[in-house]
Amino acid sequence: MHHLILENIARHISLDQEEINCFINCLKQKKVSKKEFILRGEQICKYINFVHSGVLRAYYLDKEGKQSTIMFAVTDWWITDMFCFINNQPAMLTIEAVEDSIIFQLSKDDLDSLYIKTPKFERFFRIIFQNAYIREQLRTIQNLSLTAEERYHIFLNKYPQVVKQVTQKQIASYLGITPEFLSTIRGGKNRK
Amino acid sequence: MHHLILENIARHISLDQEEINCFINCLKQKKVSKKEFILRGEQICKYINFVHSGVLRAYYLDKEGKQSTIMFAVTDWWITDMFCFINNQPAMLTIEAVEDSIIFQLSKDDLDSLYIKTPKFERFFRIIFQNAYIREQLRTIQNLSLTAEERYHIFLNKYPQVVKQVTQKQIASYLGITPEFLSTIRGGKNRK
DNA sequence: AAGCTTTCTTAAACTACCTTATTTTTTTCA
DNA sequence: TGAAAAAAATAAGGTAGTTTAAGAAAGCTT
Repeated sequence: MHHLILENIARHISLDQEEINCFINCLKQKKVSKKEFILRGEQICKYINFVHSGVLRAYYLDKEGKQSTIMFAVTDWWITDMFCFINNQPAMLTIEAVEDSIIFQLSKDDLDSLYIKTPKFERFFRIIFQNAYIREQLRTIQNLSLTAEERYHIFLNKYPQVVKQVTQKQIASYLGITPEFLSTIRGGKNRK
Repeated sequence: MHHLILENIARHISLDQEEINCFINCLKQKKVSKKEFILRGEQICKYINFVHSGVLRAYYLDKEGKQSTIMFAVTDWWITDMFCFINNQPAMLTIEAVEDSIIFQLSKDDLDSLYIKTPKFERFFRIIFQNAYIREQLRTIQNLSLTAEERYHIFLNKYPQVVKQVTQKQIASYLGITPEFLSTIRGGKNRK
């Protein structure tokens, strides 16, 4: 059951059996049904979540009710409201299952102990954050310099499996455009 | 001379004297004049840079010659083309001094050795990347959900010292709008 | 201080993208 | 399976932000 998350970790650091056991003891497995929330409203964000199967989506909800999708997380991804997780603050983001999913949750307290007891996890999350930062920075470049249509095609190429699992409305909110406009972008091109 | 960078590091980890010496030996001090480039074109990005004094700016330059400013770095900030630094690839970003500046450069090789010799640096950069990721993600939310005018005012509040040191054109390219439109935003409001 | 270059301002015409509304298609779940 | 709900398509009219252009102001260089 833990093979996916252990492989994910083994991609960057090597743990011995005791470290593996200690790590696994920190994990809470959770089943989430489609449309169920694992974080919402002003809740404190207690966990960082690894997606074992399914798809989750994190989005910001503004006062007018408009959603801006921050990220989709499919199998093998980590997802949380990072700011609120790190600072133990009420969440800014909502995290919702797009499909029935199985996740492993790691609490802030357990992660802090892990950093002390097994400093290799500092390295692991250093690499995870480094990659997350690079991805997010690339997204900023694209948001600043490309049109919606260009961003859409990049999204299609970069996350082909996500495209199959989420609605057009959700993709639009990731691209920062309305579903109507995404529809015209798509309609204009490859009609089948 | 190294007090600023050492304080920057001491904010997250404690080093003993030997570790400090070892770290300082890795640093290359460099003076950069206004408008001088520390990274451009297809150059390999060899260094991560700490700004001791002055201001640097990193931007993406597209085929049409349009600049998109990724970040400004003032005193006490770290700046590099992270993707290319990590992967030893030709740079996507240009980094230019906005004012005469003094920086400390740490090479990829030295950083990799530091991670091994003094694993506390894994923790240090884990925290640096974590914060960078959170900042960049917040910027994405704002790019997706706010108007240019709202983003401009947030920028003013968040980086008041940067505002004084860079041109309006550079701020516009950070916000993802034209200098002309920034001018009308500013003109509309607080005329003095 | 003069001249050159770059930045800033203003304004009019233009475009990418939004809003609102209606219809069609797909999904949900009793 | 069939009714209700949600998502997608289409279209008309509107707005935030762009483009182009030209003049005014500020920053560099000699």
